[in-house]
Parts: sequence; C-alpha cells; structure tokens
Amino acid sequence: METADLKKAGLKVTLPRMKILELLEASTLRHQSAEDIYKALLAAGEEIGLATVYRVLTQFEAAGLVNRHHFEGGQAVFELSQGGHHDHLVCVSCGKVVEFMDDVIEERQNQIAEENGFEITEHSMILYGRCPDCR
Amino acid sequence: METADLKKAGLKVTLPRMKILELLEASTLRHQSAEDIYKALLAAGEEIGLATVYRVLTQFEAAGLVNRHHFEGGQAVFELSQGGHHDHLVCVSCGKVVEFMDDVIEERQNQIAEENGFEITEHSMILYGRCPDCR
DNA sequence: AATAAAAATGAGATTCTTTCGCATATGAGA
DNA sequence: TCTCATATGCGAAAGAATCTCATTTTTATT
Repeated sequence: METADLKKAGLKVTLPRMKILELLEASTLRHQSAEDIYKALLAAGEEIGLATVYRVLTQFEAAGLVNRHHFEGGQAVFELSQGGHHDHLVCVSCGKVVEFMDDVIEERQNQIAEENGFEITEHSMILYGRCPDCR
Repeated sequence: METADLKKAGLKVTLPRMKILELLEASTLRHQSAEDIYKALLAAGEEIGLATVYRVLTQFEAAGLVNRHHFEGGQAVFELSQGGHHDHLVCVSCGKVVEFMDDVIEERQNQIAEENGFEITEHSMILYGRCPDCR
C-alpha cells in the first residue's frame, strides 16, 4: 500500500495521512486505538495532532482502507482492512486479538436476516474469553 | 418480578430500584438506554438521578437481572434478562431491535473458541441492516 | 415504634473518548 | 511559483458514564 492508495481513495496525499498509513502497515499490532497511533507517531518524532489522527482514520474507514471495531471497554480500535472480512476473538485478560472467519456462521447470519426481512449492511461479532496463555 | 428479586440479588429494596425494575417490566420498549429510563422516570413524576439510574442498572446487570448491549452509535442499552440468551438484529434506520437465537451459530462459536484455545466468557453478536418497514 | 449503623441517593464535578471550529499551513494544478 | 481548495493543529466542546461526598433512606435492633 502506498500513496497511490490514498489518491485512489480520493484523498490528498498529505504527510499525516502517509505517516499514519505507514505506521499501520509497519506495526506489529494489528489492532490499535487512535490514541495508540497518536502516541506511536509522537514517539517516532512525528508531530501529528490527535484530532488529525481521528479524522484521518475516519476517512480511511470511509475509503475502505481500515476497519473500526468497538471491543468492550473504551476506545475503538482500527485495523488495516487487508485480507477480507473476519470476526474477532478477544482475550479479556491480556487483550490479545485473534481473527477468524467461519462460512457456516456467515451463512446462518444471512439466513436469519432474510427470515426477518432485514437487509444486512454489516455485522459485529466478537467472542470474549481467556486466551491459551492467560488460562 | 418483584421486590423479592431485589432481595434475592442481595440488593436492598429501595424506591429507585423498585421504580426502575417496574419501568423495565412495564415498558413496551425492551431495549432502553440509561437516559431513556431516566427520562421515563422523570415523566412519570419520579425524581431519580441519572447517576442512580446508571448505578442501579450496573447492579442489576451484576445480579443478572438485566443485560447491557453496546449497539453502534452512542449509548449502551439495557434489557430485562428474561428469556435466556439471544443475539440481536438492529435496524440502522429506525432503530428497531429483533432478538434471535441460533443453535448452529452458538455451536460454531464454541468450536472456534476451542480451536483457538480460548475459554469464552461472553460474546456479542449484532447484525445491522434495514428492517422490512425501512427498506 | 424509636434508634443506630450501614448502605443508597442526588447533584454536581470529573474523566474519558471523540468531534468541532477556526486560524494557519500545505498540496495539486495552472 | 502562485493560487485556491483542502487539510492540519490546537483548544474548546460534546456525549457518556463514573466518582465524590453530604444527605437521606433502609434494615436490623431495641
């Protein structure tokens, strides 16, 4: 991913946007809050305001570059939207996040929506528990 | 449900707690925010503070009397926890909420948790879309 | 029924996350 | 390089939920 992706998304190529995109790509943590990203940028010597981080992430989300999730407890987290749709397993103890995708569940969801006459726009499915390391 | 349920839950029988419980039972809306409840109480002539509403709902949740859900966009909503576990279909247009329960999905969730070595404590599954009336 | 101790309430202050407003700075095209 | 639309940074503001603490209400006891 690079500047071309920003242009393609109809976004001007600005320094904050590039830096945030780079950080998302370089980071080992796939799920980060706006504040995490803000602090990481600060630590890297980039002086980008928190409001800008929020704004840019929201734009990235609208452009389909990132996804936003509301895991329980406070801040939203953002992840680069590479690799298609998936759901999450979140460790309530250490915060580890595992992504998964299950066709059976996806299919049942559609079926349930249909049975109720709903036209699904999106869904949020998060399993909370204790990961192997924390049990 | 009545005062006995409060005692059973280890909660003193106070006027705010009784009124809130009554309201939850009497209301046609099964999913309400703390503020909704606060306003409904006000409208009914009960002078119960918002902080108390939050406190009481949190206690009810801990006691298993109500469930709290974070649908997207703002406030948490609360529902009387009668009728066992279920998930939700939420209309993004009118806010209507439909409850559902699917054994296939529940089973797959457990399986996925197991495959990943997780011990599930809870889960949140919400399908967003447009309901029949809003399509 | 009266009383004392423990617990709950109300009001406002406070925290936390996110957004907004506006003056200044920056990027893209001429 | 110049111009203009757009983006940024900062502080203010909004929204949701919690906390503090003086006061009131319960419950248990007499």
